[in-house]
Amino acid sequence: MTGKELTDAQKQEVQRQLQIIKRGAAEIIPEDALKQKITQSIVTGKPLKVKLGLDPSAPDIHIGHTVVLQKLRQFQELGHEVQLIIGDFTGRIGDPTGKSETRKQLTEEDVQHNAQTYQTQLSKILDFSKTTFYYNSSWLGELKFDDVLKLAGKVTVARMLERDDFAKRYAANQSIHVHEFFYPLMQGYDSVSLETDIELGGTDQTFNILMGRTLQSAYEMKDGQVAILMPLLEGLDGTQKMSKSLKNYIGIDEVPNEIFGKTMSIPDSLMLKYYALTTAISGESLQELREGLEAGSIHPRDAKMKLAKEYVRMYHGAEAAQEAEQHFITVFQKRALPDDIEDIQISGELLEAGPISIIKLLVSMGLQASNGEARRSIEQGAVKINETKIMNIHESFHPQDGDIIQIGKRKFVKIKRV
RNA sequence: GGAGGCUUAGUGAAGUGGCUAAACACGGCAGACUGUAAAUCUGCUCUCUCCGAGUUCGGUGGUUCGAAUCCAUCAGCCUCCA
Repeated sequence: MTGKELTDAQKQEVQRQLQIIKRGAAEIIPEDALKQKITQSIVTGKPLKVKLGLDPSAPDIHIGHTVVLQKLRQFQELGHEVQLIIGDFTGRIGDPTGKSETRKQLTEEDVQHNAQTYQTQLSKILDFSKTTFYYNSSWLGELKFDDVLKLAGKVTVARMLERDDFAKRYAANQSIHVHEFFYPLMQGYDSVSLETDIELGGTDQTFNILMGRTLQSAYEMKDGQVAILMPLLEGLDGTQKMSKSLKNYIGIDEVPNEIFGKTMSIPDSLMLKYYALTTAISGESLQELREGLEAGSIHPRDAKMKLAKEYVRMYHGAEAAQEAEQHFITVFQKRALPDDIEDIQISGELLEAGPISIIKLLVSMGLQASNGEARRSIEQGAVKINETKIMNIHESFHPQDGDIIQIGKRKFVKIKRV
């Protein structure tokens, strides 16, 4: 540390930054090191380097990802800099989960394309004047086997097996491939290469991020990076972590009505967590909301609609937010047909061919996966054509341009001649 | 290098020669009730069909009137010994 005394203003600034950074974080390891780094940064005027790794194979950002992104944004607002790593090299392994084996190496074009997608989506949240993108292949790809041995020599197998996921798989007699051990090493080496001060991630990243800290000191950098771990956000099912593969996510690139609707279907119990971690709501407003909900002066549905609207506003703008809200009210509260039904292209031949079995029609339009599924939907009264419920599975129908087919509560389609 | 075990529908998991398209749970879809919340109740959930039929139980090849169930072989995974 510097020997100099801090001025009162500096002390205050340290406190202010600490407070903002700590908000919402599940864990900060170690906390006093964070304070030191902030202090140092204020004294020297040098921004901190805050790192986040991105998986190059799945470039669609969802609300779950935005938990860390919001935190990064806060760092930027405090004047710090963000290092975003496109893990094009680590992506060859994939973060070990036991599910995936060694992944296919993405082509150069894939990586470029995905990186581009990230940039577009991230620009909605981050300040790009304080953001730098890196590809970790640019240093990991340069290492010789010698270097790899040196890296692997820094860590013991016993330490590796402490990682929650490895420990569980080992105990459950599931396979662990040696190369999987390299994932945390590689991620940690990224921090060595970039001299990262702080790495952000979900709590499931604890091991990997601490590995960066270990490696930095092993490579004789003075003090290792600080881990800031954000809580994992449960998805629409309310229990499992939001993820694309579980299909319980709200993607920020989804159409406004989907974002709105999906948000409305999250369990009430998660609402405040969503507010706190994925919006820019102030501490005071959050407190008011919490109290209002507890006291019953705010209806949970209204609070959720506000959240849904806010998401659409953040990612598609105010006008879209207004429209999505209107759509929701029309379709689900008034149970009326929406006015912006998606068109489905139907060839002219089909329209002219005369009546067609409804089951065949639904399947041929891709609205149902199989005849059996289509039959089931009809039997259960889920299918409506032009607002008339179809009761008989044998019924035929002569589709016309502009006819509206509805399946269940939320699937609407309008026939469009091609 | 040696010995043994496991592999069943989206997932977990029963089933060890015919009564098994295959229990059960979860998930999924739909309906009722609602706030497209939760909870609850009901129905459906391999494919094609009016009955009924067809293709399934890691791959392949056998045995048998008949196999998810027995045998051989290949593959994947796991354990123990070295």
